[in-house]
Amino acid sequence: MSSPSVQPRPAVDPVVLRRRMHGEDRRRQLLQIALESFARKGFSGTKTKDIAAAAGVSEAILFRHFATKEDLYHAILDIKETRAGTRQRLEELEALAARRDDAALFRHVALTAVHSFRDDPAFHRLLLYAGLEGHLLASLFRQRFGLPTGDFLARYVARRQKEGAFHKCNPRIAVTFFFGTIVQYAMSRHLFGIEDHGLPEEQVVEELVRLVLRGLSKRDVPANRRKGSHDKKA
Amino acid sequence: MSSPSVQPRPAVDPVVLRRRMHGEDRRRQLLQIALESFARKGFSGTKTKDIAAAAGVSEAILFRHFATKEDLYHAILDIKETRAGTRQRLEELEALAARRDDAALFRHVALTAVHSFRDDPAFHRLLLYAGLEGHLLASLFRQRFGLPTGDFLARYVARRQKEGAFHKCNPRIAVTFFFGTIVQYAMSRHLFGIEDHGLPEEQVVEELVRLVLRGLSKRDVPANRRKGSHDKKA
DNA sequence: ATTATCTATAGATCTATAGATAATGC
DNA sequence: ATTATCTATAGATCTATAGATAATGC
Repeated sequence: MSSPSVQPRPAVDPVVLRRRMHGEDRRRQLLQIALESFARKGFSGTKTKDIAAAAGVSEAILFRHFATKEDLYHAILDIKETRAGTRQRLEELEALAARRDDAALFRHVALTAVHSFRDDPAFHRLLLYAGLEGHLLASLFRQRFGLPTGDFLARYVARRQKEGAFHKCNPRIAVTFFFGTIVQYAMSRHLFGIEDHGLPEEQVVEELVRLVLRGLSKRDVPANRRKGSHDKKA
Repeated sequence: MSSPSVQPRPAVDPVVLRRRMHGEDRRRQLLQIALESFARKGFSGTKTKDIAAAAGVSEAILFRHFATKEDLYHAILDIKETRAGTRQRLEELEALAARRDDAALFRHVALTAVHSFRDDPAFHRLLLYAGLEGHLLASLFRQRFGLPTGDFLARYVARRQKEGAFHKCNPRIAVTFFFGTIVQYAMSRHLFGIEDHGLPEEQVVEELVRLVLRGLSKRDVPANRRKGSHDKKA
């Protein structure tokens, strides 16, 4: 009675009845939770206590897997860094480029970007925080993903200009023109939840791509070629 | 000797020789420093100690002016909130709209936005942090500044479509198309220091506006109307 | 036997306050 | 006389560690 520290079984939450996890599983879980928290509140807005609590373990466990809070962050970067399968993506683009299917090419790039935001908003929030906080993830991602795609598109635009299909203009600016509008739309919608149009995403992207191509192309872009199989001249 | 607290003059930094400030001045200074720090490191990344140190005063002074750290943030919002002189800006746009000078109108909006980022990057970083951290500043700014301009442009686009000058398309999407590319460019350049083009800002904006207008307009946009006096057919 | 886990706590840092002091304005 | 300022410190919170304990796999 007088010794409150002699409670041999400290009331292990009887409802959830937590089990031990294998080290690897726990590690993955902690990383996932940390990612979500960093994405929501930023690095310094996230407390190790919250991460541990969300995983249902003590902080000691967290620090057993990751010696410091910084390590958590780096581990997340490592995961995300290895993902971006750039090579394969560029090959798909090459195929569309070879056929000079401007609309399909730009639509493909645009949808890839927008879907990336839709499917993994946490990562893109993290990326934005990283950019603001000056962490390397941001520039790293840009180098691995943004630049290759940007370079590819700039070369394509230049080629189409030589072929007389596109108006003359700085190809780099053309890429900013295209990518800017797409990325900004994806950010507004998926990171900040802004719903200006009340239209399905694919439709907005389709329209944006059409507007972009009309800005770039010499000959007029068909007014409505949506939903491939329903082509008028099919 | 045995009483270490009897050091009557605690070595007041003899080089800088700080002076007392009037309450109002100190308050303004602290706000400015806090703004910059919040903009650089976010709210939770900023420590009251750093703010006080940057101002050259003790933390007690900081908390005398602002009871809590949150209060600092709110005070910043109050300042910035009252700034956006929307009404006057919209009247300038009305004038250009009345003359149906598409290029001048869009260029004006674009330059206003880009210059806002250029002249006050700290504020826009703060705004971005606010958006991520879910503070109200972000939605507030959008309501006060973004929405009115957006609505205005959407109405203008709709009008120009009726007049047969612009292609048919969802006017909201047209605004996203235009604003997206401009804002994204301004953000990359002024918040993240990305310099893709190596061109003067005004020139990039000019090109972007031309591309946007070619996307929207029915009749072809003049290839090069930069620097008015140097027109080819002049 | 191995190892995932806990409790307890150290030590640093952070926000905020109390009470004393000294510079300024009148 | 007023008030801007300081020192010192409380109390909370936060990162990280030490050492003990109990669940698992063999």
